[in-house]
Amino acid sequence: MKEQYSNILVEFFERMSSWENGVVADRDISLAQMHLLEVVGNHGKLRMKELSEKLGVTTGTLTVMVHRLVAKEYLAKMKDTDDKRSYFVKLTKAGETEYDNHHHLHGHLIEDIINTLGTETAESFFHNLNTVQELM
Amino acid sequence: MKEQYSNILVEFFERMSSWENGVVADRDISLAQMHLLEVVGNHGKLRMKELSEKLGVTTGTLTVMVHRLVAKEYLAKMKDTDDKRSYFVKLTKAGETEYDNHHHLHGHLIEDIINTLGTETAESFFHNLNTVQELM
DNA sequence: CGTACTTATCTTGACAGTCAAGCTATTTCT
DNA sequence: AGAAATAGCTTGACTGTCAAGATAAGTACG
Repeated sequence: MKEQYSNILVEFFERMSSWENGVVADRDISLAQMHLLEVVGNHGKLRMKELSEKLGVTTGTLTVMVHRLVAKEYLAKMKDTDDKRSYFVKLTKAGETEYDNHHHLHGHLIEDIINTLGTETAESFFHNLNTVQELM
Repeated sequence: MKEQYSNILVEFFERMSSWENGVVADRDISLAQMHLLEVVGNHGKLRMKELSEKLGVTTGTLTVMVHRLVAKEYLAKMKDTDDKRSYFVKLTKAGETEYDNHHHLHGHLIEDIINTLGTETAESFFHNLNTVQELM
């Protein structure tokens, strides 16, 4: 039984992984890049350092990723006038479009889940999901 | 609320991602490699083609990954005597040790979840997790 | 049987993501 | 002012990934 739960968990993770990869593959963008856009979209505007911490990557990694997204015109990078070592990153219009788009797909998925489980069950499911997340 | 569920789902995915990366980082192995070992461990012995399908990667990708794991002596690759184009891959003793080890960590996590949610709730949680997985 | 098609795998070339280590420019602390 | 800390960048190395093309072996069909 513990065995079975373990499999369900792993299977869930993989499905979600490929779901995310799938919805992103149609756009001209990778999952890691979409994730970056998501974090920036959720926070409005942030420094490279802050962003690297939220993404869990080094600033060196981030420098390159941001470059690519700036080249694709999904991101804008501006100097911070207060701290001259620092930069701010934010979404461009095109970046926001990508962000909204992805957001909608998540919304649809959530709707499907609610419709399938029912409002009550969905409520407790997400509650438990949140609890479990904190255990990891 | 749909918004909130969406965030929980994404947050869960990221936590699990970094949990998996974390438990694997101590070993001399990547997450993708551990995943490969897991699939081989679950199936005993399989052909390159079968494995590539289960992992969702091309055979070209797999060739390289398997090479590295053979070099690390976690995997063994043997010719199929029936179909001479084909190979079988299976875990070595060391590979099994890694597999078991990882398996135990999953087991502990599941125990934590059961202890935190309670048997009943855990039961329905995993049931729902499985249902949701099928929607993706 | 022999030719053509299919299948299993490998190789190569190109790129993204990743880190560690080391560098520069700035800021902060004493 | 000088030293230490911080933000970001660059480089070098490695993994994961694919597409395209090559090879070798199995299969189907006349």
